[in-house]
Amino acid sequence: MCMQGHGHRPAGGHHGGCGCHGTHGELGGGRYENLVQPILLLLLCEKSAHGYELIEKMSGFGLDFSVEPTTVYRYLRRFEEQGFVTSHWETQDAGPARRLYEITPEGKGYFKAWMAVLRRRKDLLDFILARGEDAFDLGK
Amino acid sequence: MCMQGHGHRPAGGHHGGCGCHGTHGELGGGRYENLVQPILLLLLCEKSAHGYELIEKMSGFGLDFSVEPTTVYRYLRRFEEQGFVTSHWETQDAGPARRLYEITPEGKGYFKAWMAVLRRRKDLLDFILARGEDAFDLGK
DNA sequence: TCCTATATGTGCATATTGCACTTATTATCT
DNA sequence: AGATAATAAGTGCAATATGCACATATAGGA
Repeated sequence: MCMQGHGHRPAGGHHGGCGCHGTHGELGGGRYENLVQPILLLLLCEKSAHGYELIEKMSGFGLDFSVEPTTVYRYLRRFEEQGFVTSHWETQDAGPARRLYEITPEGKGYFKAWMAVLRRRKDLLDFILARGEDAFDLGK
Repeated sequence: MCMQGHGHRPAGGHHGGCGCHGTHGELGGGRYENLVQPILLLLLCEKSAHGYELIEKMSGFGLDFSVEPTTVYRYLRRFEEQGFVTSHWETQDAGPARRLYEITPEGKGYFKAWMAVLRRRKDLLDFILARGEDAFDLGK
């Protein structure tokens, strides 16, 4: 199940979070719960792109958190290290040089694995929400 | 929207994650994406309990990740600092003393706010999953 | 006595992320 | 010409979160 060959924990799956205390605000604020990763992979599955373009697409994605450019560029470089994308510099006629990222077959496989995780995550959310609504219907 | 009065970022919402590299494995492994928090609040809305009991209940929750006791105890103490729960020691006839946690009205409000976040998060997951399935149906 | 289950914690290393700042090219406005 | 903004990609650091090893304490059973 681990795509990188360095697993140690029994079952891995979800992750986390903030806790809304300390220096950043909002409920569950400040962290992406790793959704930036699958979103980037999805966009790259749909079409090769450079970082700035991906940031713009994500901004219009209906996310209720802002996407830090830093985070996007960092994930892209990491994906390349891991073999999930390849990149090469594009010297355009206009504007600064940019790095075009293309997804690899491994990257597509990685995204598929991510989808399985997201499906489980969604089921868990459904379960918590249903049970939470029950708790408020009955008691109080 | 921020329940604690120390907000700073414009919109907060989701959070994150692992990246599956470094010392822990599995896809999206090792992080709870903060779901431990709403689950604990849910369980405490349903019934007052002590930490060990909550850990056991979470283990049978259908989670595909293991819950670190440390994390649970830490969140409970934090919740108390934030006024979302109250606690008092229970000296039982048998076994070591334990701390019984009870949710406060503020805690219930906090859980309701969490539910709203989880609903948005779920919608986002639906959107990503649908688009991801499209990407694989059409291309390849 | 030693082991196990119950019950709650501390401390540290590592991972993630927000944020401020840097570098560079080109287009537009005054 | 000079200033400013948009495009494009980063670096570095501090704050935060979490896994993991370990510590502590009570009580029951082999």
